[in-house]
Amino acid sequence: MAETDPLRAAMIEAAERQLASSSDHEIATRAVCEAVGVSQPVLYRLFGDKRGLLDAVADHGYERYTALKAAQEQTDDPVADLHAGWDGHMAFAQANPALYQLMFTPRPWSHSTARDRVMDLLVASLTRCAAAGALKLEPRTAAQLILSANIGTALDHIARPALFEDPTPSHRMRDAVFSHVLTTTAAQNDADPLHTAALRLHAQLDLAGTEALEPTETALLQRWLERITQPGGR
Amino acid sequence: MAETDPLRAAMIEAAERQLASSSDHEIATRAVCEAVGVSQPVLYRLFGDKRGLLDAVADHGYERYTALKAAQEQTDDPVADLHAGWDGHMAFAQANPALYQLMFTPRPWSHSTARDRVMDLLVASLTRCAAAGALKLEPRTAAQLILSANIGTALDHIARPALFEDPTPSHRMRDAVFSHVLTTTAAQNDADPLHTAALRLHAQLDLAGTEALEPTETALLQRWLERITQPGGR
DNA sequence: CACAGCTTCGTAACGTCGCTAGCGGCTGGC
DNA sequence: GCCAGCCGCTAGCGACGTTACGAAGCTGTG
Repeated sequence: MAETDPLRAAMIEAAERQLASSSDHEIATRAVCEAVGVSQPVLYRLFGDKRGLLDAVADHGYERYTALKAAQEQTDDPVADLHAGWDGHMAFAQANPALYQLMFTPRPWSHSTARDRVMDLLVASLTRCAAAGALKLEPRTAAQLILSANIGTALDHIARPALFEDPTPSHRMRDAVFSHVLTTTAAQNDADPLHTAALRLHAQLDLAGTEALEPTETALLQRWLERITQPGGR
Repeated sequence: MAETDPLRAAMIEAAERQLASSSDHEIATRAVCEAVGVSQPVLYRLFGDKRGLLDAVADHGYERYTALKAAQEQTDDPVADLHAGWDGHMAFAQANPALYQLMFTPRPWSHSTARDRVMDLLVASLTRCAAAGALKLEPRTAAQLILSANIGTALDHIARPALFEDPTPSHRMRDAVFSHVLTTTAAQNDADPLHTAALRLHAQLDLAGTEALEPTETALLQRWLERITQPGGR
């Protein structure tokens, strides 16, 4: 599934460049083909459609996204990593506004998986927090919350780029969502110890697994733990 | 400024209909003109541009937005009104997804004021909360926070409409942001009484004004109050 | 009534866009 | 050497946004 078609990669990069330097956040298939020195039918042979090209550009944007994040993350403090992740997300939006909108703004009939993969990244980061006992919600629901808030503020900042100069509004939103998702590190007001213990065990199993149980047993155990952590929902 | 050009209104409504029933969230100037029985140059004489037409559609969407909100808001409990406002915003996004994206998604070179006007509506609603002493932040910064979060979750829900069926994630985000913006109604942990008092007075002056001071004096007082409520932010 | 000036609309066209049918050349196996 | 299959190009189609230009209607003055 990891095709390394140099022509395909060249077209994606050309499309990305033209997208970044276009005033209306649009690209022309003709211009992309001219940039790499081929003609239009090859584009439709490779991507099938203009939407296919845009989807490929969005998916390629995920690589750029992970590259920006790999440069900073994964310390021994998962909560600090989470904070850095929020700021990195905002920095990515500031650096590539057009690509960001392509990745995170809803497009009809889009088959891009960029957003889902970013979501998975966030879930992994949150699972580490849960393993440290710092998460109040399940990683997936927490990730949904954080990602929506992050995208909302990033789009607002893209619409008015002056906002990027002052990190205060972004950090305010970050603190608002995080304080609703994370356990207050200072005062450990553990209202429901069973709940938090189940979350913690679930995350530990996700991360490391166990050899003490059969895989099917582990799967069943995870489902039981989810049932313990779920009742708050609805 | 309130021109009532019936032709202009008809074209806006036709464009809105075609936008709502188009699979790719796009409209064609030719189709809009045919729908109202005129030819294309009239469109360019009335709106100057396709973007001008889209801006007009977005601004008209604000009317529809206020119409939906006027049906519920303005009780004697401003905090309850705020909660209803969030849910109404989500309902509007669910009812008109394409129009919603046109209004709230950043478009280059857009002169639409829809988002700003919605922001003003929210500021007004928040000022009422501040007058009741229920707000921890200044109305404008709180509105920025709430609106960004609201738009972020709404866009997420538009991308995956199944989310609309369960209000839990929306309410979770709502509670997260509101609890960071509103004073906890039950336990009035007033950490900075001066701060809250200044906010309260500022809001009261915004709402009712005063005849005890000259307008210039009132303006200066408001700026002093803002300086009192500001120091927390950078 | 007549006529000039202005507004207002339609006709027709231009350039560009996304997309595709059909043909020519290259490569690899026999 | 020859044939099959892949690959890219040429040329073109229909639709799009946009505009130059001429016809038609209204207004106000003589």
